[in-house]
Amino acid sequence: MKVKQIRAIKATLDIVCGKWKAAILLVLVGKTLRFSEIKASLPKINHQTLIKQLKELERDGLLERTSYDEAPPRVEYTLTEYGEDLEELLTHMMSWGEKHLELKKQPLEEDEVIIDNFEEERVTSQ
Amino acid sequence: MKVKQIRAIKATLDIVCGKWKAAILLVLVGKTLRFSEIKASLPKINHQTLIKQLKELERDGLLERTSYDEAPPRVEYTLTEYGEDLEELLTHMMSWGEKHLELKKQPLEEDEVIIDNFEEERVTSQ
DNA sequence: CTCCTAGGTACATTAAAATATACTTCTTAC
DNA sequence: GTAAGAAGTATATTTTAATGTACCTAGGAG
Repeated sequence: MKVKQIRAIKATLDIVCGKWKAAILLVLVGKTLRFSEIKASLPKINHQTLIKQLKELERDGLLERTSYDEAPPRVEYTLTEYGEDLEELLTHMMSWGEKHLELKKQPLEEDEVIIDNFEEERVTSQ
Repeated sequence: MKVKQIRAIKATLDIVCGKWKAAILLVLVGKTLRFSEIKASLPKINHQTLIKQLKELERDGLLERTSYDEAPPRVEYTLTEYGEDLEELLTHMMSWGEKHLELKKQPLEEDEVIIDNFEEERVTSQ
């Protein structure tokens, strides 16, 4: 019985446990972004790593990659419906994790800032 | 804003993403087990790995280690209240992961069986 | 005395994930 | 014709995680 449980849990973890996976998914919730935009949102990610993790997320059916035949190239990424389903789980992880951060009261370290906080400026400057 | 979100999510993932962490936690839900019992539930885990992951889970406040001064030694592990809270999240991961397994219809591979299915026999043989 | 047990430690090795550096392609802008 | 930009590929290197093998301890059983 637990055999089946752990199998499903591991399936989830295998998808979401890459160093940048959660951040990529979070950045894509509710919008379509180009490769360069995702990269700009995640200023510290390595170029190769981003490519690899996007490929894995695509392979796992969480996002869709659309490539336009232009030069310079344009490639856009969106969450699939299935990927959007993950948002709820991410929210759940968030609330559990907040409790942990409170318990530990760890100060925020500089290199922990993984997502660029540019959302607001972006929206108002349009 | 997403900076805070991702930080909390990463806190959760950092705790739960070890190869055997979810299995260990799942096996401990609702009961206290000795080191050797945990190991028996996870027949394929490496000895060192189990020790290391238990230490990390203890450090992160998810479980409590009680050592009795006997020989041969006896050491018991239980989830803390905080660790028990995680059960709900694991359940959530499970239901999301089941959907994924259905989509992919991956056959169960032999070496994917990570938890020993000994629960029932155990209970009835007591 | 030697062996066995449980829960370790110490150290070496392998495998997997992430990072760094350089190169490619096509087209428009200078 | 040279440079710049987007989204890559290719390859090497570093970092981290997981494994494998051997050894330690105390007391009870033979």
